[in-house]
Amino acid sequence: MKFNAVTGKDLQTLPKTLEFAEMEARLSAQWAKEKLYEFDENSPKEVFAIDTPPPTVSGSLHVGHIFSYTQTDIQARYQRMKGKNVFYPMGWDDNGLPTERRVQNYFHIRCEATAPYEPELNLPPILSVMSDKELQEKKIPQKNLSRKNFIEHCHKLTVEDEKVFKQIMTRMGWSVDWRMEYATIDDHSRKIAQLSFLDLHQKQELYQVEAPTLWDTDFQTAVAQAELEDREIPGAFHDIRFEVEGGGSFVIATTRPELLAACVGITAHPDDVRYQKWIGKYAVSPIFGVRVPIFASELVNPEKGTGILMVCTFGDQTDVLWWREQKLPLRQIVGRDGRMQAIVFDATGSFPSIQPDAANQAYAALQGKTIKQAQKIMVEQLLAAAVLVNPPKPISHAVKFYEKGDRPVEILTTRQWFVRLLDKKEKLIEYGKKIKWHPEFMEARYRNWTENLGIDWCISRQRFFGVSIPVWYRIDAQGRIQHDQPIVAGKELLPVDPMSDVPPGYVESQRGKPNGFIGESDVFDTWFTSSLTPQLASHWELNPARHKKLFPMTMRPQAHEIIRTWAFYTIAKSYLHEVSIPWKNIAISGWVLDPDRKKMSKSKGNVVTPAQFIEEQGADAVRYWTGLARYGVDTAFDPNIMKIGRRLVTKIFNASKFVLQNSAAAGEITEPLDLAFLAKLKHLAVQADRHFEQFESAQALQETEKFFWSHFTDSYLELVKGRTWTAPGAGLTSEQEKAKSSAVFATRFALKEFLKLFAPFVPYTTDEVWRWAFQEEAVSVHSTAFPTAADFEGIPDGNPEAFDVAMAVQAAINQQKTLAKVSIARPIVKLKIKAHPESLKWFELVQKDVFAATKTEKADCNANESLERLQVEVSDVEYGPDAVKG
RNA sequence: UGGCUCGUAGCUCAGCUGGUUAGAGCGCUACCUUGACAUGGUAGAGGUCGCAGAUUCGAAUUCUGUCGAGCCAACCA
Repeated sequence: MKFNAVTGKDLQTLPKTLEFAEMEARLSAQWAKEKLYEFDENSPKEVFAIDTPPPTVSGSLHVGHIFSYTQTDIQARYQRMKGKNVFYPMGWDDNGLPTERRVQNYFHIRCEATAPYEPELNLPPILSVMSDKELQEKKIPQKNLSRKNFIEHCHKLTVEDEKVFKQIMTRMGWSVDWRMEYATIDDHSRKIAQLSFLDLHQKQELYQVEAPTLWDTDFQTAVAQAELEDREIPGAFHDIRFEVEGGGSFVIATTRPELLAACVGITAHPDDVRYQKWIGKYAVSPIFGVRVPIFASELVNPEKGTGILMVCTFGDQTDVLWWREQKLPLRQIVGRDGRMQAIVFDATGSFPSIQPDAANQAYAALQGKTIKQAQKIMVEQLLAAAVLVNPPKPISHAVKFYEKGDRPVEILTTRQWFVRLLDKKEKLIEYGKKIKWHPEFMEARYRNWTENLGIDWCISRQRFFGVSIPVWYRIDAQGRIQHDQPIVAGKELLPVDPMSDVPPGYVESQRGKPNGFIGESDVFDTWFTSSLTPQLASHWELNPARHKKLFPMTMRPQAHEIIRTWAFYTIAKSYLHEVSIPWKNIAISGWVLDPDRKKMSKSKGNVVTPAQFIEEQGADAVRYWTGLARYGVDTAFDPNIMKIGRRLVTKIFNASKFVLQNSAAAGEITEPLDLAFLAKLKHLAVQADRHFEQFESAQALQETEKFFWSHFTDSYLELVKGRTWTAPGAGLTSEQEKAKSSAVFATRFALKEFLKLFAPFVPYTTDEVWRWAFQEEAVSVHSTAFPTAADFEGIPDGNPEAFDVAMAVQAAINQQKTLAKVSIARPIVKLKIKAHPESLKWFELVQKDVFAATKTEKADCNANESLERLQVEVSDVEYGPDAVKG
């Protein structure tokens, strides 16, 4: 391979130090201008489509985002360099509870369905009006906003938040195609989500039912199984005596005495001899005097409590099971707001009592109270009635909470929409197996969750800022809502808001009237929309050609704690809609742990904001830290690693300056040492490429960095200095000129390869250097091809062993100098070298460079069979005088 | 209680399908301004690979058990 003559850069024209803040701002603007990262819809190139996670827009990006998104960006940049047509969109997950909560606090407002709409209402952030302290002292209540006003303010804040997010993302150098931006609440997403609903409705995979559902009393909405988490909280067993009809009594143990009025049955294990005699009879609840059946159930643990327990509607999920199996009556006493609702005991109604007056009197004390207050009052009543046989026994037990809630979830009977999933568990597991999981073991988590799924997917939420369920209900002449015959919006109407839009054939004035209609006020579970991210980005039914090009997507990057939600629901949706997997690969990133290896979370207060570290170390340094983490492995947050990244880019910067300052006449790479080094570099390039292909980019970085540092800067560049550096005025022989050209072209060639190898990880520094010298070849390092063996075609094969031996001898001589505590620059008059004969043979090829670099004038080389291949012994060193300074 | 990960130098981690004396970086120690870089360079100390068995000529690597940490789920009357 012939190289043209190059003129060395004047070091004075290159920056003395790396000013990363300026560089990063300049280059990211440049990239946008050059449209380096745009997806080409018409290109025949192979598509690499990324199903980017839309971050929840709720304040600030945290270091976990920086971590996992950068891993994705590294992949995207690599694939682009491999010539793929990379589709890398960004979405904003801005609907749902977290946003509502943030909006409530930010403006100090709450949504009140009955509040009148105020046109042009534009509230300022509450903290710009009064301080936190003032707000608390004056106890100013939140302003009630109509649904419409509330949603307007949600939009207003999310738009602002998204700007801030985008700024950090750009600074981090994420090569997102910003033309592909969407928000889960925008018209496009609402349309797709509602189309999804229509499709599922048409396929009869949807149903609505009035049934016990998980309910959060704070947010007053239904929640899904996937959104629950266990929390260990204190509770107490209360032993309460029940009389048996026809004589006798027993004592049940319950942690929820406040539900006594909701008692619908008693159960014990069929083999439990203590209680067998009561099975089939009726018990009478104390205080309220309600007759309830006593039945046997295998599910009862005789060891627990007293071995016999009361079934209420509903204390927990097992109660639901017994209620169904035994066809027990429904006696719901907890209201949607988490307070004891009004009920009436009488002889024959749904709360039949043998002593209605006493029951009503007792219940009057509970009505309107919260669950906690009611429990206290109930215990007092039980004590007074002498049916609480023991003092409450404190225990600590796990209770289900909505993950974002502050009080345990209740089970209430409400009308909700569900997607049928339980009948598809087998298929969903099968389709999960068709996806390649990185790392593989994460598939087990998906399978585990799917196997254990207990209830269908409840998709309706009683919230405001979300995608509307596109249905209306007829109201009959008597004013009754006909839930069983919903009017589903037609495709052409989407997106619709049934709360303001009118169904076909009706007019607005009929809303809420007999013979009229009413709009569904519920919105979708946010996962209903999020599970469509591939379809949102591909435009699915709206643009089938585009969808076909992009779907199934190539990869989904995501965190492991949302395998059961986001990954699961996305797989479910793709299966339901198109009997397809949504993506070919799913890459699970680990968590960022704090330095004490605890998970970072807002509640623990150990969250680190990334902005500070980007400012201090630069985006490339932060990217380096994330680049070292493998998929699925948790990583401790460690600013020290960023410092090492910082050191690496500084080294790249300085080594580049060194290489680029050298000039040479046209020529070829001929010297054995140069060829030997390039042979090793070729091997590295092939390895790095292989690691990338296997989703092991961390490995690629690690090997590249190691090689760059030990072989390139510490060894090779030192070894060729003698040839690249020319004393001013020194006339070179043609032989020397050739040797010089060889070194200059080899180092330049190697530098280019290194820039490309590092480009996905540290895009700024590598591109900065690229633009100093190599723009004739490509406008940016990011528009070049990733190194492969093909790059080395035309360069004669070198002997990698020769390079290894050169390094070994260099190290052995250095060691002597270190032991003698002399400067590395100290000349050596003569020394003795002993090495394996084979090694000596290789050494002959490169000894000139090694002796030049170590300033060795004369060496006596001896073969020694007993030494290992790379074992080199240096002895009898005679030093010359110190180099003359100046 | 079940499933899945992890346990290697003071710290953060590599060690892929078992094979010479177990690696890197940080930190530590000593030395060196060498013309790209002191945000540098050269060298050094530091590990019975959680523990106990088994398989094997050979185990950090495979298997079994065990201890510890974390996650996911079950239980949660």
